Amino acid sequence: MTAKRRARLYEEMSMASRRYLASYVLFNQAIADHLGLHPTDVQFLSLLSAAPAPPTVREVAEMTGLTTGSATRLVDRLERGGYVTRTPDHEDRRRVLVTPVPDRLDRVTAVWDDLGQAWQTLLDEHTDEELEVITRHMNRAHDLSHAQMRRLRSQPKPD
Amino acid sequence: MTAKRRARLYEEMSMASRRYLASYVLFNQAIADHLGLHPTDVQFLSLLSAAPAPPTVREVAEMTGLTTGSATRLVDRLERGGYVTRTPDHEDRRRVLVTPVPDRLDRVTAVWDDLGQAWQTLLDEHTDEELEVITRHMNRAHDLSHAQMRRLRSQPKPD
DNA sequence: GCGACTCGCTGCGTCACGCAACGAACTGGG
DNA sequence: CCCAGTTCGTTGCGTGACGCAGCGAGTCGC
Repeated sequence: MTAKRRARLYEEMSMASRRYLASYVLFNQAIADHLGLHPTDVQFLSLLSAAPAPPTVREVAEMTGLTTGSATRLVDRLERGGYVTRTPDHEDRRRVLVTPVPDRLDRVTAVWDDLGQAWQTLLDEHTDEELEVITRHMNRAHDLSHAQMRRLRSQPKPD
Repeated sequence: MTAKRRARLYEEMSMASRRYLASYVLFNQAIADHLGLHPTDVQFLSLLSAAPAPPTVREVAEMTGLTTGSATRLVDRLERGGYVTRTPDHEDRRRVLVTPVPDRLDRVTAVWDDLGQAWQTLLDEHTDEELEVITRHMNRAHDLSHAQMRRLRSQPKPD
């Protein structure tokens, strides 16, 4: 009986996560439309605002799953829009660091935070322990999906 | 002090969810590459496999955030690939129902489930209560983001 | 100082997408 | 019964994000 309950929990969670992830994709698109950007751009800006240091163009490519060529184009768009600037790396003059422009970036996170305020009330409903549970789960899922991606890439394609 | 701890939990969760969502986007791309499909296609197939009934083309558009024109093209691709079939709706002969092809769809969910096995071990580490907490959070976040999207669309663009 | 490598950039072709207009099918009022 | 008005999915068209391959510039090792 407890196994049956367990199975139901798995099923519910599977459905919940699909809807959750789908709503994120749609939400990301909505923000992009709102700011006149592309979903990829918003996705990257979200990551950039959380990055510990300005990434190189190559790292931008890895973060977004694009090729370096497309990453160059991505940075072109964002630079033209004033969201980032290109800074030469003095350590290695081949490299170009992508530096966020705080003012401009705030306009993006403002949309995020406008939602964030409603988010806050959602988070307030959780206890500390619950937050830790959710955070831990997301971190593990993140690690796992990276491991799986490496596996997937090393496998032959079914076509 | 407890407020400080609370703030740290928020911050950690914010970071975790960004990474989590980013890894989902990358993972979705990896699956798409692996199957020779597009991220949008995989995204939609995931939703289709969880849908209670075959959606119309219009509903496909709403699920994915595309226009009806692009949804037609999406269905074209998937039909050509043998993932879905078009079924006329006898209630309203203008409508076209998009019906999944179970065999073909299994090949997609197989990749999901191959990951799912590793996922299973991740889920096994959680207690029933923890699973409920996570599921509830995802459901609320889903509802919230839909509400926010409606608000965002009704707002004027900052340009 | 010379080859091998890595960095980011750039033509080029492909194709997903939004837009707008279209025919077909449904709906309602006269 | 019929004739606007609406809604359905489809389709031509233009735009632009993307992958690919090749490039000069900079770095590293023998």
